[in-house]
Amino acid sequence: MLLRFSRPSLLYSRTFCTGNPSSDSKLFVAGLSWAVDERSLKDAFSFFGDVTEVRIMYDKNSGRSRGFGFVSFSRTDEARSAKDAMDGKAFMGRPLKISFALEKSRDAPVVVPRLSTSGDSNS
DNA sequence: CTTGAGCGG
Repeated sequence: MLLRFSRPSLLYSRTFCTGNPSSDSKLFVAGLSWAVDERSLKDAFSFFGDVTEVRIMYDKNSGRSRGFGFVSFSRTDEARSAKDAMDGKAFMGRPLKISFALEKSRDAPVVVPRLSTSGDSNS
């Protein structure tokens, strides 16, 4: 009686952006210099803990770094420590901007709310 | 040979 707005079949993706960083172990590192690579970031962030994922986004056209990347830690404490330690600090001449990454993944094709999934489902 | 806020595949 209370849930009048409950849809029978809402097709959401497994990972959707709720607006808050659900990945407390994933860090969004921006403000990187264009000379910084993944190995340098991994080496720099491996000091704070065990880095499980280091991904620097490169340009698809020129092939150079976009200036931001992602660093994932094996523990949330390490990620929080690294963020608290390296965020706002300068890395390779440029001030680093670190924040908790959003759950962006290739398996997340944006939320697709099927409001009409009742019976009629033709491709 | 370039640029500088940001959230990727």
